[in-house]
Amino acid sequence: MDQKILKIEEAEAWGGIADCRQCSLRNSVLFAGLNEDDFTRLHRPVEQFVLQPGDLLYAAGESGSSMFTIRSGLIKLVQYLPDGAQRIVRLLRTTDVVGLEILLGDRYHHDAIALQPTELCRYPAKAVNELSIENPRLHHDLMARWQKALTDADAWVTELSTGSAKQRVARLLLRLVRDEDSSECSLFGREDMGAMLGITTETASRTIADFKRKGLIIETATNHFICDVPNLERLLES
Amino acid sequence: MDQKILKIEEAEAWGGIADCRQCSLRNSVLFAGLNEDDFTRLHRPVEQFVLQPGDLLYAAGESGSSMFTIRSGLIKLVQYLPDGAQRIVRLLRTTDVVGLEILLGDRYHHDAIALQPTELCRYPAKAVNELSIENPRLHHDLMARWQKALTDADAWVTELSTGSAKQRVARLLLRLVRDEDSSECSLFGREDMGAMLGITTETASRTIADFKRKGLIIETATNHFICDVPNLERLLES
DNA sequence: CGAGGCGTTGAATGGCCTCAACGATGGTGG
DNA sequence: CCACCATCGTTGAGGCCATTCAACGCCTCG
Repeated sequence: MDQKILKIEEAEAWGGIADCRQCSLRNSVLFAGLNEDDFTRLHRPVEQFVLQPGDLLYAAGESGSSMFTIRSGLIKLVQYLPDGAQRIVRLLRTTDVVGLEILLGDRYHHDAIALQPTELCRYPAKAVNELSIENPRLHHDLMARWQKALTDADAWVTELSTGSAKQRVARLLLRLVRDEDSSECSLFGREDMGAMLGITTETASRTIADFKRKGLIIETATNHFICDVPNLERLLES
Repeated sequence: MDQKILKIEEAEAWGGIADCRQCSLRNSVLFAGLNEDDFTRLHRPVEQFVLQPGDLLYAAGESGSSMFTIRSGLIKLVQYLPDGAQRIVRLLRTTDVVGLEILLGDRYHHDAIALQPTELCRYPAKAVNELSIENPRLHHDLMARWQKALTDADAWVTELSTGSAKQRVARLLLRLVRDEDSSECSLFGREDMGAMLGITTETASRTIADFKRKGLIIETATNHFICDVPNLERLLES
């Protein structure tokens, strides 16, 4: 229940200074709309580093000045209730921006924790703010990021917080294979699954075990599954 | 279960053309950052109108070019699952913007339905888009609106979709009185409550009835309650 | 007055949670 | 190298809580 989360040492995760102009993700990333001039105005360099599963990127309530873009991997955003209950409210993956709220001068709203080995770029929110005022493309892209986060959040409510445990697990699996666009997907620890779906770890475990027995999913490696998409969808019609 | 929702006739809801410069909400509204010049560039006039409870402002999937600001009242955003299940994902009230997604050229993402008599202003997204590029204040305000919606959506997951039915109802009540900042609040039909909390109408009804018997809430008029805030909060600690 | 919508309540079922035990796995230190 | 321990997934038993299906009273409205 209580996870030992270690705040990463900057030093050990350090991966160097990024050259955004050469970035392989250049076209899908927030900085897609920047030109040569703009980059020179990112006074502080963009840093690149790696998180291991379980590593904490930042904690809820922390003040900070950095935003992040995910190059690869997977990050969970966790929120806590006063009574200690926790809930995962979103998953972020390649090309997603982490920490948008910093743009508005807020503190971080969630715990951001890596679920897989994750490569990130860090850059100062202040620079994004300034650039966005003059660069219409960046301005537009920012709004699009926010809207995407909002759409994800809404889907989280309707798909992953509604219906029976079986349905929620099925929807989670279908969601994951859709992102991968193949019928394979990699899953999480059962505790994380529970925190995503609003069910207990035991129920998550039982449901997955049940799906395995029924052949709805086939485990090819630890927490790596092939999904029987049509039959999972059939589960949702009833 | 199936509600008969009538799309309002523009004509009967018509309330006139708004003069934003004279607006009593001027300082809290999206257009707070506009100046005289800007207003002249809102080529199409801002229209003002009223919805009655149950009226549909727009439907999910509709294409449109208008955004709305709520002058008074209450709007629910409803999303549907393929199997027909519905879930209310957000509530919008005074000064909130409805239909932000239109700014990005999307179709409307939800059904937007009035829960109370609601006064609205309608304006074209295109104009907002153009103005936001040149007006930094509007630019900033837009981001702030999106962030607020996102924060609300996250809270919806952690507060209203987590824990027992009793806890969810208690959190909903506390949320409502916080918005009113007095210990009074007005509630909704039991079916809407269920759709907000991911529980059945019967459970919603039973829980409210139970709270009434225990004196945690006192009904002053139909669906209007005074809440015993401290004891409701105590419910959440366990 | 009758019809329909809505809130309430009852009884029974079933699904999820709680508490508990056990096996498998992987890392650590003797 | 292996015994040991911690962590994680799984499974079982029992109980509670939410759902389901049903009935009934109240109210508004035609």
